[in-house]
Amino acid sequence: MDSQSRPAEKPSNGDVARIFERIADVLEIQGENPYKIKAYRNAVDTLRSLDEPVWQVAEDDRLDSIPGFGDAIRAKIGDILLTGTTNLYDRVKDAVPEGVIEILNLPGIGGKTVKQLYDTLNIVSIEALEKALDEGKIAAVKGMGEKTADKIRQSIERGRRYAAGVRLNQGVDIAGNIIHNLADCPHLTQLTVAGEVRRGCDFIGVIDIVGAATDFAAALDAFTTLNQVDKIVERGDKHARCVLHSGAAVELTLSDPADFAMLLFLKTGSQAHVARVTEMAKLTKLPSDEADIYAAAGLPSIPATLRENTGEIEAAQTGKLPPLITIDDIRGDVHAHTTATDGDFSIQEMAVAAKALGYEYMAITDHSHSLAMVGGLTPDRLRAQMAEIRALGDSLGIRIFAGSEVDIKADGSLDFDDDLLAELDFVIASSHLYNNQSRDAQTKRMIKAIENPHVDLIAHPTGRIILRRDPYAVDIDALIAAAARTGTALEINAAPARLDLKDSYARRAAQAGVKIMINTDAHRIVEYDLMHYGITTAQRAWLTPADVVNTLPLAEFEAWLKR
DNA sequence: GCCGTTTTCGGCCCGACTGTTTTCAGTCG
Repeated sequence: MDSQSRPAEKPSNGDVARIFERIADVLEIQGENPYKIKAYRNAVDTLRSLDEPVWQVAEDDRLDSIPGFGDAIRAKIGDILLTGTTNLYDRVKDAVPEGVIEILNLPGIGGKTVKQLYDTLNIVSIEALEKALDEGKIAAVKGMGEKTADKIRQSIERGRRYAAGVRLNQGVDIAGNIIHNLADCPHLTQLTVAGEVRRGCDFIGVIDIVGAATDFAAALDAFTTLNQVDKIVERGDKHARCVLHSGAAVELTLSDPADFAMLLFLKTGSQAHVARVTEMAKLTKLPSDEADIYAAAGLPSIPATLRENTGEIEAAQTGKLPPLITIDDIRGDVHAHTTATDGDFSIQEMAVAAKALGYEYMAITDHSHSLAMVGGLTPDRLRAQMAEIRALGDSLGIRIFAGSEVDIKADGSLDFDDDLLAELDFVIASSHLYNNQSRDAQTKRMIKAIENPHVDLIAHPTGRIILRRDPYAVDIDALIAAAARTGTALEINAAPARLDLKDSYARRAAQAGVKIMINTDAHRIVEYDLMHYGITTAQRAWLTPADVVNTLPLAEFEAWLKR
């Protein structure tokens, strides 16, 4: 954004967040006060999770009501809303080459390392870093060695693997944004999302959008000249693929209005699904919607989330498509945090918001004391919180379960003793620490937690953070077998960065008779809305309401807890 | 940079792990 000009439209929360993120990155490389950096990163998180436009908050003079926005950050937000930039950003944005920021964003490499590489070897890009690695220069830097060099090499490899895509929520947002920006294009009569985003994949390689157009060239021009487009990778008569400034790849494919249903079908399912259905379909006329195509193949319509050729065609042929779970089946979200640990809202606020969503019950499940960085609850603090929840009773019109997200210790024992666990209504066990054990050790450790009779649910069982961290080494089938044996539920964590269990694992778990819970792990009220990502993953896992414990009415859910 | 029943300065961000050290720095959750 040009620093001199007034922004044409109001900067979005994401625009403001990006500026603060860059400020934080540069300050980190410059070795600034870590608390200052943290303050900017906090502001980034706050902006991205705000459920209304920051310009609206500013216009209403309510910025000072947002925790973490002090004098300095409020003033900078004001500058950015007015001019599109702020002095500090202008000063720092060119202080460090772009490639250095890219290195900082590689998992496993922090500000200190980046600065040292920049200062001592003038490494300003990932390519330069790789060259220095190959020449043995990195291992020779003071304070580094062969193992550090290896770690950096792995980081680059992982970063490259992760760079080629976006998370589902990002795919949904980007597609929505592009469709919105092309809504006024007179050459397009229809426009909708297809491909991996429509199928609800956890990881999106290419964001596919399909359109019906009256003038292909003009419609593609409108697409390729959008503000967010960085470069055009490919352009044909009826399609164009672009890379956006954000790095995401987007492809727009067009057809005549009459062929749109076929295009949508072709661009939605996996290649194998589309190929098989196409071969089966005996079309005698142009399909007016996708149902016509499936009907011509002698099949009922197959939901987009199932179109992977993993048995859905056979199921459709034999009338055995599962009655997939929908968001309306969910009766409670039983994984939520409060200000007692790393959440942003009180017990009451979280409960009232859950009630407003129509839930019959919810659970407060703050972290346990081993997770020191978030101020995990000590036994005394947990008992105090439990008393607070019990005192609330049914006064808020929603059943609040007193729970805990207990950390699993290195040896598989839990962070609270059995007496305390027995006092709780609901116990989640999850692993945030000690995750780099061998596959065997990690599997044994997780199974030990599953076997604890107080544990109702294992949250985010593989620990992956999509595009950031691989799942830890664990024998998932052994965990599934243990959960089936003990009656312990496994979670589909709906946070789009997790979606853990992933679809294929959740499907195997359900087939083995394991009960699933779908939870948002909300740290803020707005995060309750992430439930639909968990539902999409559950659909991809072929789950029905009967597979998912938190579809049960309150009384039955309580009975399940006492199983 | 934020925050305040410790209120305009001085805490805040703790503990484990790793790799390079031989007493500690960097990174992460």
